[in-house]
Formats: sequence, structure tokens, C-alpha cells
Amino acid sequence: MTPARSRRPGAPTRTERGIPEATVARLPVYLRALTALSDNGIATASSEDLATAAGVNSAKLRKDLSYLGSYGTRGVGYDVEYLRYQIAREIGVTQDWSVVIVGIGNLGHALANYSGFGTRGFRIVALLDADPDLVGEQVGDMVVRDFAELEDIVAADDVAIGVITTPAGPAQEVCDRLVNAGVTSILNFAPVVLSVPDGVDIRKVDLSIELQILAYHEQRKSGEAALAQVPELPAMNGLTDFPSVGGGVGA
Amino acid sequence: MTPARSRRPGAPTRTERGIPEATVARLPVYLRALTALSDNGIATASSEDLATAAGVNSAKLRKDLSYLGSYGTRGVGYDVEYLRYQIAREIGVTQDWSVVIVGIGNLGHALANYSGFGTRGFRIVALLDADPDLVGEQVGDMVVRDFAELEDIVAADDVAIGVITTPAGPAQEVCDRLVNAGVTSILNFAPVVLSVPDGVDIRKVDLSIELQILAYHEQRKSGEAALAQVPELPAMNGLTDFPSVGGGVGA
DNA sequence: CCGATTTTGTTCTCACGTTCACAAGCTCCT
DNA sequence: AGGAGCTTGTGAACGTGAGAACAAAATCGG
Repeated sequence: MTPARSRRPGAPTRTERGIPEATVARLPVYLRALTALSDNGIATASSEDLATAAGVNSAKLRKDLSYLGSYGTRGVGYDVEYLRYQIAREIGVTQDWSVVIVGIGNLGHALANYSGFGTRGFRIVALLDADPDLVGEQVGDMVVRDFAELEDIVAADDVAIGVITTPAGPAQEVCDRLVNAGVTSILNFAPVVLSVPDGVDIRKVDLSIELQILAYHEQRKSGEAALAQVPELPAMNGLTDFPSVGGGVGA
Repeated sequence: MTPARSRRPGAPTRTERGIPEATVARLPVYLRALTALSDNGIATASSEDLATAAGVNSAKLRKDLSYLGSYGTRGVGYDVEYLRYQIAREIGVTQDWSVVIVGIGNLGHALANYSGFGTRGFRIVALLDADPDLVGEQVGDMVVRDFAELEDIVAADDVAIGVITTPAGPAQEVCDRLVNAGVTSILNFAPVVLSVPDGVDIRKVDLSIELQILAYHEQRKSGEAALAQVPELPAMNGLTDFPSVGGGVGA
């Protein structure tokens, strides 16, 4: 196992005591794969089975799991329930996390309405928007509240995670307010680069970027000749930014 | 993903003639930063300025740009408009790409309604769902059509990109149909691992995974002691999967 | 009880990505 | 014209990630 407390040079950088970032990003995938197996009544699975279900190769999966501990049995495989719990515990979804969503436009609505959202691990405690026309509106089984209440809500419900679904404009200001109120993890859907102080984690989901990455590869597939025929600097066709999803009047 | 055709050993993996994957993923960010600068009337920017706007460090930005060519001027910086066009061309957003969205639930609605979506670079040509109750419904300025029409639409509009916003269940089947119809790039919002043949690019956006990654780091921040106190294998509290957004009855 | 078989956990090597540091090249001022 | 001052483009060093391969441990059959 090798706890790897004192960092040898050459060893992968671990967050605090362990687990490389790339591995952390895959653990939720494994968790989901294990759940699927469990739902199919499968009690034991080899690294090969699991890897197939998770869409990775088995060596990588074994290495990832080895950072958590030795939870498998040689010659046998992994106990699905047991491993599932260990991963859930490592990720931290054995406890509930309170979440606020700021910006109840199209996307905010979609997230709020999604019933599966409130199941295990994460609990939406408030939907917030600064638009008076939206405040008071019923969304699913919740009511949109005023963004001004943010600080009270964060303090009262011990909110650690904030989701920003406003347009780009107000996103940084919303972000600052969240951080000030005590939120230390942010999931940002607004198409801007947010700056946050050290100690605050931020992740970004950006539809337009994903599409553009696909477009790049798509262009590669369908003939490179076309590339050469494009003029050097044409009218630009009003090629302005391509903002991602994040509707509503926002905060 | 990543065709990586010939691949000399020692050289970074470039897609065909160049550009590492990590760089490709950042180009859209630079494009957006350039647009922001342009909107502010800034005609020239140094790598330092650009890097700040894009949220990366300047050495990385310069190296990324160097894969495209030498578009800067030493001692001066980059011409904003010129560089913007060069990046747009490299990504492939100087032309329009036709896109279909399959699964008009909560999230499909949100994407379809989003006005900015139809601006530059990507054009939604159809909203599809297999649910007869949804077919015919007006969403924004479009009407939901039957998933059965997929093949005709893809052929007629030369659709290369498909967006899957169905629940997990039908996602693989939808994916297969898309691929069979001729779609070669897929953006998947359903919480499953999709398998596609070589030559088809796929990217995944998964809200629940993002939240779980945040939860992991959050757990690290707020005392590790709590971790040790958790029992080894408690009641599991029905810790089932945590499916991500992807509403509606789907296809 | 022992050997054959299976599958994990880990080591080793190579590829990829990031950052530093600096030479090359451009502009501007004197 | 020539030097001072910037800023790009890139070579080299370092750190992280992926995959092959194998030794260690467990089960099973005889």
C-alpha cells in the first residue's frame, strides 16, 4: 500500500495524504459503475469487469483503487457493496452536502426541477435570484428566494457548495458574495473565468467550450483541404463570443 | 478519441499535424478572452494580458499559441482581431455546424431555449424526442420532432454533432442511432458511459461527477478527523447512484 | 496438503503536460 | 544609427499520468 506520507521525489503529488487529482475525477465514475452492478444483483466483480463498466482499462482502475487501500481479494475480485461504500466515504457522499443555486434562468430551472438532484449526497437548500419578478416563483417543491438572503441561508444551513447559473455579467459578483458568505466550493456554469481566493475550489462546466472542442476534431475529420482555402482575415462575420447556457435575469 | 495516427515516440501526441489535446481544450477559452478584450476596444494584448483574462499563466499561453503559428510580434504582443480569427479558424467555428438535440426534458428545454446557442458557430437544426406527448410542442422558435425522423434530418442538414440530453436508460440506444445516421461527434449529458466506434468523438458533461469532485475536496478542508470516525460499513443509507441532469421521457 | 489458476497490488518505464528561463526579434528613444 | 527595453517563441527540466508486466496472495481441485 505505502501510505506515502513523506513525499519521495518522483512520486505523484497527492492532495494532502494521497489520491492524485486524475484519480479523484474518476472515483465518481467507479461509484456509478458499482451502483449499476449492484442494481443488477452482482455481488463480486473483478477489476476487468469494473473497468469495462466504467470505460477505463483495468490497470488504471486497479492503480486508482490502490490509493484508497487494499479493498480487493486476490484471485477473487472486489466485493461490490463494500467497495462502493469505501469509495463513497472517500469522496464524501456518505454525508449530505447543502447546496445553493444562484440564477434561476433556463438552466437554473432545469437543475432545480431535476428530481434526482435531491436524492443522495447533495441537498438543495435554496434557489436564489436577484430579479424581483422571479422571487417567490414556485420551482418544483421550492420557492425562489431573494439573493439578498444568501448570507443568512449559508450561515443557517452550513452551505459549503454554491452553483452559479447566472449569465456571465453578474457571475463574478455572485461568486464574491458566495465566498464572502462562507461557501468554499463553487460549480460555475457561467461563461467567464472566475477568480477566487486560495482555499476555494472552483469547477467550470461550459457547453460552448465542449462544442468547440468537438468542432475542432470534426474539422480535422472532414478534409483538411478546406482549411487552406479559407481567406486570411475575412469579414469576421460578426464572430462574437459564443456564450454558454446560463439563462435568466440572474442576480 | 484522439486519432493519433502515426505518432513518433518522444513527440507529444498531436492530432494529425499538431496541437496537443490539452491545448485544444484551452483554445476556446482564449477565444472568449480575446472577444472580451475586443469588446472593450483593446486592439493589442501581451501574452501576460491574455493569460490573465483567460485564467492561465503566460508561459502556457505562449506555448499553446505557438502550436498555431507565430501570430504575435516580439516586443509588442498580439493583434487581438487577427489572433481571434486565427484561433476561430483553427477550432473550426468560422463555419457553421449543424446540431441536433435528443431528449427534450428539463435540460433539453434549457439548451433549446437558450438564445445565445443559435448565434455563431453552431446551429440547432432539430429538437428530437420519442415521447409522442412532447412531439409537436413549441420550444422557443422550434417544434419538437419525432426521434424517428433522425436519419432524414441528419442526411438533409449534414448534421455532424449530436447532443444527448435523455436519461441514462435510452442514451446508448440514442447514441447508436446517431452514429448510424452519420453523426461523428457527440456531447453526452446522460450519466452513463457510452461506447462508440473509432472515428466518433464523444465528450461528457456530468453534473453529479463535478459535485462529487467538489465534495471530495470539501471533505478534505473540514477536518480529516471525521473520516476516521465513520464506521466501516454502516447501513449504506440507500446510497444509490446519483444520476445527473437529463430530464424528460427521452427517446 | 500441494500445485494450478485466478486476480490483485505494485513497480518500472514511457508519454504527456507544465513551467522556467533565455535567446531572438521588434520598437522606441536618443 | 545604436542601444535600451520589452515581449515573443522555444529548448530544457521537472512533475504528473498511463500502461505493461509481474510478484504476491487467495481460491479450488485433486
